[in-house]
Amino acid sequence: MNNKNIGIKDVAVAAGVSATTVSHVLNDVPYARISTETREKVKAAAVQLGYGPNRLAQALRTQRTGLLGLVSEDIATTPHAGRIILGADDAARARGYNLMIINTSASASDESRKSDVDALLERRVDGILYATMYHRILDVPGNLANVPAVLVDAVSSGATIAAVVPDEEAGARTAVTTLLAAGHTRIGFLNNTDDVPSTHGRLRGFRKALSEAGLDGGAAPVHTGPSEVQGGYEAARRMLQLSDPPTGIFCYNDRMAMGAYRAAAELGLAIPADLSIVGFDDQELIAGNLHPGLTTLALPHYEMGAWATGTLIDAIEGKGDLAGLALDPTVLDCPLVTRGSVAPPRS
Amino acid sequence: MNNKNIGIKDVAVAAGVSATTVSHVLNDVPYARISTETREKVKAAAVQLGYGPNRLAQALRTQRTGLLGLVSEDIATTPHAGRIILGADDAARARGYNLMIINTSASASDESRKSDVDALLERRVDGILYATMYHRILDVPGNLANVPAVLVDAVSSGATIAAVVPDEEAGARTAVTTLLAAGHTRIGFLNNTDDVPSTHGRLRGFRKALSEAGLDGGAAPVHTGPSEVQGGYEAARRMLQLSDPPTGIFCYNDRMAMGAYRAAAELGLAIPADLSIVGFDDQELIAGNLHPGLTTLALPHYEMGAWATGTLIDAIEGKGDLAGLALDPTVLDCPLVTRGSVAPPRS
DNA sequence: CTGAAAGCGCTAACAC
DNA sequence: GTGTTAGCGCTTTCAG
Repeated sequence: MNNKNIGIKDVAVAAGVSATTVSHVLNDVPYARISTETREKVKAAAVQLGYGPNRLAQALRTQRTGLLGLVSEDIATTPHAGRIILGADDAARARGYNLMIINTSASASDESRKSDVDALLERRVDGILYATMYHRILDVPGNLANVPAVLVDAVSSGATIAAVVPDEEAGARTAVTTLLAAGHTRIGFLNNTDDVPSTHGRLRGFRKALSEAGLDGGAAPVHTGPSEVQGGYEAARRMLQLSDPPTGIFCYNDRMAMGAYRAAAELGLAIPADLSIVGFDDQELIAGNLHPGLTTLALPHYEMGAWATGTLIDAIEGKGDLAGLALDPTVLDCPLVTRGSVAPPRS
Repeated sequence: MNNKNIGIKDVAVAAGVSATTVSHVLNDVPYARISTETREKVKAAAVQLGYGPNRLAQALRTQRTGLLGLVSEDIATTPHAGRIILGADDAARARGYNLMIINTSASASDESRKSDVDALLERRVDGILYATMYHRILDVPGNLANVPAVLVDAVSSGATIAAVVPDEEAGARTAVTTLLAAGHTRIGFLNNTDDVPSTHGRLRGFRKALSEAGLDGGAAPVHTGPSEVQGGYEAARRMLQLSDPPTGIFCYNDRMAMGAYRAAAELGLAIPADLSIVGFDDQELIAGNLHPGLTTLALPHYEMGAWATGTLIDAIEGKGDLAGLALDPTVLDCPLVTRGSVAPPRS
């Protein structure tokens, strides 16, 4: 039951041994030579009293808290943060660590970011995960250098901190390949207007995949708009009214794809019979609920959280080196989630 | 900069005083009589060395960690968890506390819930927030009684723990009142089939609001289905093909409302000109992106997180009493979020 | 006005 | 095989 007032000493008294022995037994200290008899006595006393270790005292003594700090941007805005947290929590607990969470915002001042990290440092976390809500380049707070740290879904401006991000380019290639495989040859891209890595990476992947298939990647139609439903709607309308419109459209994200659905409906185009669409992000609420379901690429948030945590713990435990990883970020795959928005083009 | 190796002792040496004095100065101990001179010297030395307190040591000594445990169900599934976390984090930090997060699942075993709480107890959190992902009745782990605790979006089966939940009934009344105010008199309800408090509460509110307006609440059409897009779609189709179909529909949640949108479109009904719709939940991704935007009731997740945290801290600091609150749960308002799905009925 | 000493609960050398 | 001792970094009586 973990009665808060029971200490190692009480167990020692109850078992008729010293505190040291109790500590040795309960922690399975390898070099401790203690009789099986005594071991049993101690363990029995411990459960009988409902003993639970005081991790504070342990931490103070061992200089290890078993705590990881997670500073996460805009936790409330998207479900993405949740997946990162879940991946991190699963990975952390599998190795006996717990998570301390601090929320920050993408627009937070340098001062405030620094004090977030300071709060974690005061608590003597063994390491810090720093997660952003969309793939971007981050000015990391200076004091982050004082502790093992890994960035999630972001890279540091100086490439000074180990980082893990989605493979934007490969994801876009998968999208195009999926459309090609269904038989499409006139393929367009509805891109975002923001100057962020995913905008550029996905465009690169789009063009390369087409070129490698023997099509003219440079000439394929790319229309842009804000990465929202309305932006997708407007860009899609323009693209679908081209003289020789594409039969397959790859959208920067699921929200833009949702706009494309509406544009298609207004123009009398059925999905997927008349028009195939591939999204990006796999926002369950959108992709799963559109009609037909949207085929899209999933962002590996869970995996990034888990990878970052595993790597961080390795570094903390001396089983790995973070410095080597700082140079270029680790990229993780964006798997295709097939629903119902891709079909062969009307011949 | 919070250099991890600087302690109170180092500051003491640098300032030429004792550790006690440093502690007194840095913590503004009220009864400490220390000259302004010395105070300045100490403070200067502290910032100069980049001193940061070791919260572990403080906690061990004072028996207060300033840590709140938050066990949250299915963090990754919806953005709701994020809003609870954000509300809790804001409220916690405003009062100098931090959050330790543990993820669990709605289907977790009793054993596993208990060990989640135990992990938090071992870390000597000052209190625990236990949050579920939808309003429900919860069998709380027994060891939760060992520490101040508040439930968020759930009530305990024995009404033994303080709790905060949304006011389902009032929310439903607001939905109906909104439709009434727009001039509707034939109003239907698309309800969920699950046996959970929100299903019953919203139905109660629906009927009462109609009756109070002089309409026959008992006779108003209520069709039910699974609380998903498809369930809403099917229930809406049935309802709209009644001989005297409603001109306004209140939906159990935004997902069902999304289904109702599709049913309306298929039947040639324009929203809001031919049919007004009100949802529930305010899932931004859906409600904000439907066309027209969905008028809906927001669940007060942020507010519940913040309220629970404030109340918990009050109890920890002896400024409030949790036992009194356990008897019946605190209910928080579901505010109306007006978008574009309600208009007067076609005369 | 300031400091010495004890101790929060635990672990790790080192003795026995 | 098991116990003694010291100390992690801090706060808090209690003396001076």
